[in-house]
Amino acid sequence: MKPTVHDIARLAGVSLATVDRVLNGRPGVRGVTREKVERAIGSLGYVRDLAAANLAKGRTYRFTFILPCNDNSFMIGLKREVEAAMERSSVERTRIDIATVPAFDADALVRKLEHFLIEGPDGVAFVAIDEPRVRSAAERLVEAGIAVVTLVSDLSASSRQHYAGIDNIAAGRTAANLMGRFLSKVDGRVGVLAGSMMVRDHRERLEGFLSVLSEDFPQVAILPVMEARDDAAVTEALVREALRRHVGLNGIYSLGAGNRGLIRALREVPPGKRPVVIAHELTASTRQALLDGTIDAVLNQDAGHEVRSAIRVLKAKADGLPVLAAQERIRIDIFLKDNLP
Amino acid sequence: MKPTVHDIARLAGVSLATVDRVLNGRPGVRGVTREKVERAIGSLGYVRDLAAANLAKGRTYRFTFILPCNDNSFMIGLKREVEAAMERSSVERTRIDIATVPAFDADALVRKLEHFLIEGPDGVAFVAIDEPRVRSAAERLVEAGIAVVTLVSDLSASSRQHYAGIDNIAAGRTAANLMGRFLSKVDGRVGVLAGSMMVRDHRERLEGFLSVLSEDFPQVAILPVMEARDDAAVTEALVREALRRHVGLNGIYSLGAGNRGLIRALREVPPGKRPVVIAHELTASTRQALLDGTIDAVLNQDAGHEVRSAIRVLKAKADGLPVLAAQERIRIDIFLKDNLP
DNA sequence: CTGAAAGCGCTTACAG
DNA sequence: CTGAAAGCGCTTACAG
Repeated sequence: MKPTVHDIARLAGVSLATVDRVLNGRPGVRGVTREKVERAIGSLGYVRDLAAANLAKGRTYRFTFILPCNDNSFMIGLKREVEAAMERSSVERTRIDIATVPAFDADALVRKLEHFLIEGPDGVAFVAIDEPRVRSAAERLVEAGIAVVTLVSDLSASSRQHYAGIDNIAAGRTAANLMGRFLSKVDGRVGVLAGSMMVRDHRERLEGFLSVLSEDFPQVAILPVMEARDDAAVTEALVREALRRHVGLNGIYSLGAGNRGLIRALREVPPGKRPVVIAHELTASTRQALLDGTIDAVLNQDAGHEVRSAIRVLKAKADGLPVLAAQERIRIDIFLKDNLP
Repeated sequence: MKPTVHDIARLAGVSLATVDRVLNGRPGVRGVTREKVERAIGSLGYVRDLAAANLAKGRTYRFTFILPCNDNSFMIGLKREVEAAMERSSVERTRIDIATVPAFDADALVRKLEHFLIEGPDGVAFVAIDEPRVRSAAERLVEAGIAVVTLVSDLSASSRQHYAGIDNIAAGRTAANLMGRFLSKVDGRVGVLAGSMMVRDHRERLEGFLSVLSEDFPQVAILPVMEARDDAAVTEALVREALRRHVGLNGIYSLGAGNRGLIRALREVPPGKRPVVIAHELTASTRQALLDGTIDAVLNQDAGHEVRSAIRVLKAKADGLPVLAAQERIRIDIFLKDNLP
């Protein structure tokens, strides 16, 4: 039988209340008493039953997700996953709230973070904007004992406790590897389509992509990056223009959102003449484009996994428990038309 | 406040014991009484607190993993993941045991399954051999109220409750897609290396591989399948022989284990002349081969995910709870040298 | 600084 | 067929 608080109390010759004080590091216990109890705990190999403790405390975990009110499919899907988690949460003594902020607005994000510093949930997960004042707001939350997890886009490591998202440099490198190999003409020209170089995930994907292309496929020429602000109409115009001007455009890497515009522009090109296309995020439109051959490969991050992982990590942090790194690593999915889920 | 058994008892005008009987479908309650209680449960929107119930029952879940005593890296890794889960399990009111059986031995597997039919754990996870007597043994376990999950290699759907493993047909299709695209010579010749056509996962990978190659890359010739029984020495000999005889061998798909032998044979070929190689399972040796360019892509199933998923599903089944399909889907990882974890 | 008692939400003998 | 009481492992006022 696993030892319980009763066993500790008996062995140490104290009451349950005192055992509890020591176990939870609460004040008001003499040094000698504390030591007696700690010795008993050690010799019994006691591990506390968290479920019983939470039952007694009537504890419910409160976590908040701060999401940008962006209308692209990925962010919509992310929000839906958080909502699905909210529905399941009541069963698990967890309460999840969603707060939204304008996209790409660091000030608004900082204000929200400061708001939750006051409100004091057990943990906060948010899509980061990697700026100093955001970092410092995150640090203040951590100092206040609130668990902080970045979601999808990271802050520099020091200022949060965990990042639930993919390694975007590796994603860009992977895209380059596939692009280099898929290009039948070894001396191809490749265009890169980005949302904004202001966001860290886009910057990192570009960085990874460029470094592998130049290392392993030096014969491939890279055109100037097109910044389309994740907007479908802008994307469409840019791609159409690029296809027109660069007759030998053999490849396109779309590292941001706004793929609907990309796909529309590509559909105007005769099938035999289409470039190799690698894009990010599996959505209804990229899935369809994979199936009909408009897009060759899609790199994806699973929003559901990211959300569930963020919650598991927030809970572990709230309990002071270690996280299982291998379980919480968010993987880069590579989808071809043959392994679609 | 969430309603509790006390609320039900008060509203229905009965005792806690009676509420409990109804809640757990135990006999010995008059129809009228039962209905009163059920009406109260419904109108209150009661959902039971599983943690509290398990605490009161002193319940601990008992799950058994039946693993083949195979010495390939993948199976060794799988076992290690189960052992890691065993160590964590005491905290979670779960007890996990490992039983081993000789590899590829259906009789031994059936005997083990029958053994656990008697012993009666809450759930059993096992690496299946897809034969009728195995299926019927699995069915008897399910009928006895024991949760049954297949791991890594499946049984036909009817006879188990869940499969924790990848879609092997999709894996083979994905390998073919990559192979077809990576082959620079469109009229290449491709060799296939399998463990044994007796196991379902190998058969399915081959099936998927062949169908995509013939659909999408009809110009690629496929040599007769080499069965190497997942043995490194046999594999090495077969590959060396194939490379010697088929001077124009441009690609190899290794769909089983025994990749160490494959890699040894490949290393004898001058780098510029090596075929495109796609293999399964990320191990120390395939990882190294990816990095030095001996292997071009590795399809992988994450043994840790499979084990954790199997446990979550066994627990859900034991509690009569639904499983989150999206969470439990085991994905096919595609590793290139640029996205290694 | 320390302890006795009640309680979290559920289940389980036991008595009737 | 039904209920009162004790208990699972822990925590929390409250009293001293």
